[in-house]
Amino acid sequence: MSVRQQHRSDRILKLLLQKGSVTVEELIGTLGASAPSIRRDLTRLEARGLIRRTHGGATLVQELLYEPFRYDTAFQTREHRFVKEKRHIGMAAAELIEEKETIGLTAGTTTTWVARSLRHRSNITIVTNAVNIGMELCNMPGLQIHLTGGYVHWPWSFSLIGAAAINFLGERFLDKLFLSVSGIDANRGTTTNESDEALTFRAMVKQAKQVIVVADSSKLGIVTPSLICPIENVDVLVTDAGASDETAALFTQKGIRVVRV
Amino acid sequence: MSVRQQHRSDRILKLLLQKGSVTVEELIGTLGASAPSIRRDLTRLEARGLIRRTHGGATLVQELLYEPFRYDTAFQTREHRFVKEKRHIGMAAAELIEEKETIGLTAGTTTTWVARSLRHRSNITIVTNAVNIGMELCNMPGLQIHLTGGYVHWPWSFSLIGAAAINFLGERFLDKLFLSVSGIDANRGTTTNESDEALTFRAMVKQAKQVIVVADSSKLGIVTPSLICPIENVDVLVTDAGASDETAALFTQKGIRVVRV
DNA sequence: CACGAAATGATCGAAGTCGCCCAAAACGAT
DNA sequence: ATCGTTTTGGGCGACTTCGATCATTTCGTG
Repeated sequence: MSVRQQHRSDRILKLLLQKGSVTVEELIGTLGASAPSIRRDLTRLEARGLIRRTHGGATLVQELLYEPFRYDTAFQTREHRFVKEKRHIGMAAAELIEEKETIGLTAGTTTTWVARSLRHRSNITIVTNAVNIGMELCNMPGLQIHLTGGYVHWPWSFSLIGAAAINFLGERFLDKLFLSVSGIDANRGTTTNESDEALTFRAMVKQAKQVIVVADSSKLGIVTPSLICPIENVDVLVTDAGASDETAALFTQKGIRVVRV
Repeated sequence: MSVRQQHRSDRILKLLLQKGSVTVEELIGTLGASAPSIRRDLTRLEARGLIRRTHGGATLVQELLYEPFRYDTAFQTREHRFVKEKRHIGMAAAELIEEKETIGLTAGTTTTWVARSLRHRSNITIVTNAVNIGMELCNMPGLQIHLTGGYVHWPWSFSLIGAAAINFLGERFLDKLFLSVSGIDANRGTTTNESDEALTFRAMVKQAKQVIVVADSSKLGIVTPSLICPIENVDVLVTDAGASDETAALFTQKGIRVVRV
């Protein structure tokens, strides 16, 4: 009868985001639903990993407090494959970063995990061409976020590319660049699928003192259409334990420090 | 029944933007179509990512995700009181836009609603310095999204500002600019709170053939610290019905077309 | 340690909603 | 005007949601 057909679960989440914790009674009063219904919602939300239940109520999962928003639900999430690996890679990569550094993050799912691992850090300047990374980090007090500008490369990613992005990068220098790739091959170098994106990434490579490729093991030995940079430009490769010793050796022989997590 | 050839889906979207959420029954009554047809439209719209279905109705795609984080209570209640107005203003403003135009959107809550009213449009180029707008629109197939670049102005907005933003705008021309302000006064012009943001906004104003200020009625007659542009630069003011005739007249006398919704 | 109050989870019936099938209507093109 | 395609609407079966009840568990208290 009421206009409030907005998913009750969403309203619960919203209240939770505001208050931090709620009681079932509170929810019954606020949402005008019966106790069993509320409990059902709570159960579902807990199953989705968004809240933690308590006796008589629920609290927000700590992690969610820091996450500006989760677009996995709103926007269609692209790949659930290798999430665990990407997260580990992101954490390991983030540990390479020190205070007062200026680091670059290209657009990409793995670099997004690097970004997430930086939320609690401080005194770090971040330059990125990824809209989503800018969005996720822009409320973090210890970080200075710079976006490159450019146009959004639909529909593949949140990548800002084009002349404007490259212009921007011309006046900006990076201590470390974290590079997301579609493929990295010991002979052919790093590659992506789209040539304009490759150009933008290449511009970031040019400005960086150190280039760190973050790529799950499925990307190793892969070559895709557009060259980002030759293998000689790469200093470090962070990948997951799925990479075999032989594969790793191929890169080590080229003078690349390989980190497997 | 429906003599109007405006596609039903568009009318549904319009209703949704007006009310925030609708029920199937409501739509049946308003549009004079049968339940199955409505459901079909709803399904299609959801597939396009424009709405979210609920049992018995539909809601806008959730803005819930990053709004609630500004839980400064004073700020939030203030924002919430004008949400409906902002939605209406956003819709009215979006109707001023035609195909093939290049439009600018400054960062701001009201311009964010303009952006949301554009999600289903096509052949429109959008230039914005708002990270959240870029994020919300970057998956929409009919829109070309350009971000200005710059650094994020923490913590109050998603505004990209600074020299890079201004540089970017120097080579970019806009048919129409939608300007979000903290205050607009018939004598003092348009103002915001932060001087660097004002500079960036001013750069957008300079590049625009037509400047359209979107501001709920609480902003009228308000002057805040930093000047964006003098009142002579403003061509249209879109505001809500809360603006009195006398207030509106002040702006009309300056040659501004005032739209009240 | 035990008791009582409260919360929880499970089940069930009722009400409403959804999706699908198919027939009818509208539209466009030849 | 006729055909084929697309859109529409009614009906039916299946499903989801919701609220009430009841047995069980949990927590606070004496």
